[in-house]
Amino acid sequence: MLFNARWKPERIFDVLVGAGFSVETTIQDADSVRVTAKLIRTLSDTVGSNMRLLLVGLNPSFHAADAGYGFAGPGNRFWPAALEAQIVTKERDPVYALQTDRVGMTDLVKKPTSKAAELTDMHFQVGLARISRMCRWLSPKVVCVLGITGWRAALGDSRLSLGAQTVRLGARPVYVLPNPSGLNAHTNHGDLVKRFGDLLDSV
DNA sequence: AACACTGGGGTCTTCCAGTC
DNA sequence: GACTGGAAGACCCCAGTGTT
Repeated sequence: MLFNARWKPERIFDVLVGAGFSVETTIQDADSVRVTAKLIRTLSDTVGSNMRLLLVGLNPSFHAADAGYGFAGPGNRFWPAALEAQIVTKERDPVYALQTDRVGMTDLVKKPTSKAAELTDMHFQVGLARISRMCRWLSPKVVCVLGITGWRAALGDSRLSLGAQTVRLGARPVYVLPNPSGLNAHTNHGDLVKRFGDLLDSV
C-alpha cells in the first residue's frame, strides 16, 4: 500500500492494525510511505470520531473473528447485559452501536486466541499504546476496558482493581469492568448489567 | 444427533508466610 | 500489628471427547 507522506507511519500502523491487518514492513521516503500488510483472521475495530463510549476488549476470540463482531461466543454475557443496561439498543451489531448508540468497539490486542492467557504482557503493552493514541485521535467521552487481567498486564501493575482508574488514555477517563466471557464465572449477568448501568451514569 | 463427562480457564476471595 | 505478595480454592462456562 502507498500512502501520502503527510500520513505518519504510526497512524498508518494504528489504522491498519485496527482494520484487521498485520503490518510487516514500513518504508518512508520524501513523498510517500510504503507499507506491506497482510489481512489476518481477526476482528476489525468499529470506531469513529463521535463516540460517547469506547469499549475495549482484551482480544477477539476465533468465534468473534469469524462472526465479524466482538463478544460473539454463545456463552458470552456482553450483548445481553449491554442491551439490558441500554449501553446498546440492538444486539450483535457493532456498526449500529457506533452509528446509533455512539458506542465504539476495539481490542487491546488484535491477535485472536481462545484464551487471554495465550498473550504476553508485551502484547497488551503494545496494544495499550495503540489504544492510547486512538483515544487522543478520536476523543471518546469515556473508555471502558473489559477485563482486569489484560489491563493489569498492560500497565504492569497487579494491584489495579475494577472500576474508575487513575490512569487516563488520551486524557479520557478509563473504567475497567470484568471480562464478560463465559470463562469468567465470577461475574454473573446481573452484576454486569449493574456495572454497565453505573458506567452509563458516568457518560 | 443428543447427552454426559472431563479438563482447562479468568477472576475474585481467602489464607498464610515473610517483611517492616 | 500492618502491609505485601503468592498460592489455593471456588465459581461456572467452554470445548473436546466419549457414550448412547
